[in-house]
Amino acid sequence: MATLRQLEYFVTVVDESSFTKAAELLHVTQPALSHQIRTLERSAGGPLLERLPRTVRLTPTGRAMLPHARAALADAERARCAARQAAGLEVGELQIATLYSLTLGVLPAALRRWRQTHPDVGIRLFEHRHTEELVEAMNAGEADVAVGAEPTDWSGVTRTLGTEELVVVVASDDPAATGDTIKLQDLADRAWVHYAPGHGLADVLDHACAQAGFEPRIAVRTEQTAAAPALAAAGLGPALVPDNILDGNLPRGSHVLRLDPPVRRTLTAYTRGEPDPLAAAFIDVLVWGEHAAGTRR
Amino acid sequence: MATLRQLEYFVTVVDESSFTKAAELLHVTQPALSHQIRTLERSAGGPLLERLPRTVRLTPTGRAMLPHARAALADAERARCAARQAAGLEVGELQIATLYSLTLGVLPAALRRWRQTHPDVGIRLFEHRHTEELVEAMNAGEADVAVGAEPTDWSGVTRTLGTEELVVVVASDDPAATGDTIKLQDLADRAWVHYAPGHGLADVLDHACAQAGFEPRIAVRTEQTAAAPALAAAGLGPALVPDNILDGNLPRGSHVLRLDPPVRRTLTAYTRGEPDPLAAAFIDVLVWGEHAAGTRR
DNA sequence: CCAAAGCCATAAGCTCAGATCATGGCAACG
DNA sequence: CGTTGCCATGATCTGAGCTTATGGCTTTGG
Repeated sequence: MATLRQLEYFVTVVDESSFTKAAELLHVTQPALSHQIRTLERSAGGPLLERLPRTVRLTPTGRAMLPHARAALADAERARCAARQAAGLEVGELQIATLYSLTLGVLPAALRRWRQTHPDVGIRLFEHRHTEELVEAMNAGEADVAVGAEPTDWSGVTRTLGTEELVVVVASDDPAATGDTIKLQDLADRAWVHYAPGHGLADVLDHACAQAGFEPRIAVRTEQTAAAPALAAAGLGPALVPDNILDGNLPRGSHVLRLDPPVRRTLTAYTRGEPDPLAAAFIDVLVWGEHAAGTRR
Repeated sequence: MATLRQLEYFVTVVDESSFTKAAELLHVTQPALSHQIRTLERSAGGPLLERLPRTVRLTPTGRAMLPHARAALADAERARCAARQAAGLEVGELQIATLYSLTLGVLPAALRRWRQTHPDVGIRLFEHRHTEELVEAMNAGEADVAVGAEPTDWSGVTRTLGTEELVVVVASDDPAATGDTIKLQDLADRAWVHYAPGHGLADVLDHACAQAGFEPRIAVRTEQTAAAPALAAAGLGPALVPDNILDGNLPRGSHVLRLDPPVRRTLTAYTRGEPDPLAAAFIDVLVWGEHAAGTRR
């Protein structure tokens, strides 16, 4: 009999079209994954996947198996959720406190994944402009778990999720819109699309420019993270934004430049005490999501 | 994540209302089963089963989980079958050659189980009166697998399934219908419900009586195995029948006596060459069924 | 054309999950 | 009250599933 683990491995390889990527997502090494798929193939009576250079594709045998494999995984998860709900362990809502920019950045992907595994758990989002505000709210008992930049002097439990990278968006016809990378000091005399005082990314931009030896002149300030790339595309000046809020949705008429050296922000999930089961599960999803995001760059 | 094994264990305990019986069916020891159910319960967040003296019952948590557990198991099996069919390994029909008495005895249970795991595989039965005939038919290429008494000088592959025990059926008002066991020689002067010459069980009865030191007088001969218990119940005399053809369906007005010492017939599955995957799978089911039948005595 | 990178498979070794055997505790039964 | 039935727990063993190391093949880029 196939194991759920094997079925999960198979489905993930199919979804990623790659053993290596699936192994990373699943937090096992590629040989372990390879071995399990092989075992599954022996049980199935033939190859499920055709190994091509740089990708894999489903065989007819694999195609026949895939929907049932997905169904088995879903039913097993439903079995667990149904039992836990009956046991009173599934609460109706997970409360998350976070920064505005993360609502646009890392959270959507994580929440998408969360919904797949916990379809019956509601989400309540508390959004804050910057880290101090977020920390205050958490200390005041606002949410189950916070997601943001690493707080200083946090007395509770923290878990590092990874880093997000900041990139520069400029208009397509901007003189700087050549090549893929740029040095921040090359934009020292530019007027920037900046963020409103107190906005979390304002500090990040100011700090990065200070490190590069200049103070940014201000073309415009916005309170909305999502507005920054659009304003940059409109030609008001360069904007520094987390690359994960772009995620393929580049404003028309804009150009993205990576910074050399890179500017990064470390992301952390933190709770006041030991996270309850739901919060812990969500943190795991966040860790997974961050890892997956990393492999796509 | 729960494993399919745990889900299977859980479902089987529910179906049998007993850890001990489920463990026997699943060919594991009771402590192993107990441990797996415990692990599943921890994942589910609470007890799935209420352990009562002499039985178990579902908790609300267990009741919530059960249908999804069944679904997951079914999906996993469908995944496997779909793949094997796509791989050309699922043929439309399994051909089984056997003895008449086994069609009434061990085969129904085995076929019931087979249908659960291979719902799409047809069964074709070839029934024979005794072993020589069965062997000839198999040598002539009749079926994929034969089930019967151990053949002599079989050049192919054999697999011992276990033994079936022969019991004596008498009428309720028969003088011998006292107690649960009897010695065969205590029935030496009785006229027996015998089987037609050439019937497989005729040899078994003759041989057993010869071992006990007498030749059975004949009250009546029947060509139908299933008729023997009924004739015995009618008072024509004792009949020697495999206990598994009774299987709880005792003819009205009859009494069953176990023999001391027991008379048994060894059952074997055999194929001409290495069994193909379907035949091998069926043999596994037979092995499983024999074990389960043994525990019900 | 060659070196490097990407990607999967295989082998050896390690660890822990899942099994067995032994035993104990509790309830029911005769 | 002793026996039987039944599940839980503990100690021990084994094999499944993992990691690390390595190899083979293809593709890519200089």
